[in-house]
Amino acid sequence: MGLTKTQIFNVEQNELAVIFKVLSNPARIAILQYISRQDACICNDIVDEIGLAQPTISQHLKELKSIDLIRGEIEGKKVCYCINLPKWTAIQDLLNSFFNTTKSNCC
Amino acid sequence: MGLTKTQIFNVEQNELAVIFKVLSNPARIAILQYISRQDACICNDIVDEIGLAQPTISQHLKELKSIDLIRGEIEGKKVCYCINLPKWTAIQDLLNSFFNTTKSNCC
DNA sequence: TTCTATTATCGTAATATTTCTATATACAAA
DNA sequence: TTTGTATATAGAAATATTACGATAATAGAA
Repeated sequence: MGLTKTQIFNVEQNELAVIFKVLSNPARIAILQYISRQDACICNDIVDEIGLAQPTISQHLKELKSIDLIRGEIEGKKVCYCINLPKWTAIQDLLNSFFNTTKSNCC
Repeated sequence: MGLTKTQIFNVEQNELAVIFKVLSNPARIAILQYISRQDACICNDIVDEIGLAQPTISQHLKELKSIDLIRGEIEGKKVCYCINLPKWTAIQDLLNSFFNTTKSNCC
């Protein structure tokens, strides 16, 4: 097993689950917080800031990019990552909608 | 490996990650939505509603209970589950706080 | 061109997650 | 007490995730 049966759930349920999964790791939370704290984009000082190996950080960044939560712009040999604000807000709205709808008809 | 290095992150980052992890599965999303739709508490019609085996549902319910998102009250040989509304709201607030703080100082 | 710094990818080991079957437990009814 | 229903737990198989070292790819500097 180990395989989530996505086919038995609807698009909204699967989409929410994917978003929550991307956010379900403290390293990725820390990366998002660090990227946002540098008010301009930053590069792989992330590796120094967070205590994880460079390939590990790179992989986390890839997962954050997979749902478009951050964007990476190549600047010479460096890459500057920043929060994708429109998507960030859209996801916040989606999650609030889930929380509100679920809460509204509750015992 | 396969082991998240929680010790290098702070309490807030780990707490957020745990919450997101519990929500990161479409079955658990579906269970929450179904529980809330039955405006009184319901029992294991969940097994019939969602297309998963009874022990699988039971384990998902356990994970949802682990962060106090739902509560189960024993009624005879049945158990009635319902959303724990105060905790639900608290978590929604915590997530909004994370989204807002992270967004506020962004590029 | 060659060197060096930055980032991405590959491969792999350890652990975690999802799901199921089988079984145990709890309780109500017969 | 015995039977049946509802739920939980144990154990196992398949797959996913986390993390790292090694290596590749890229681009500016020497």
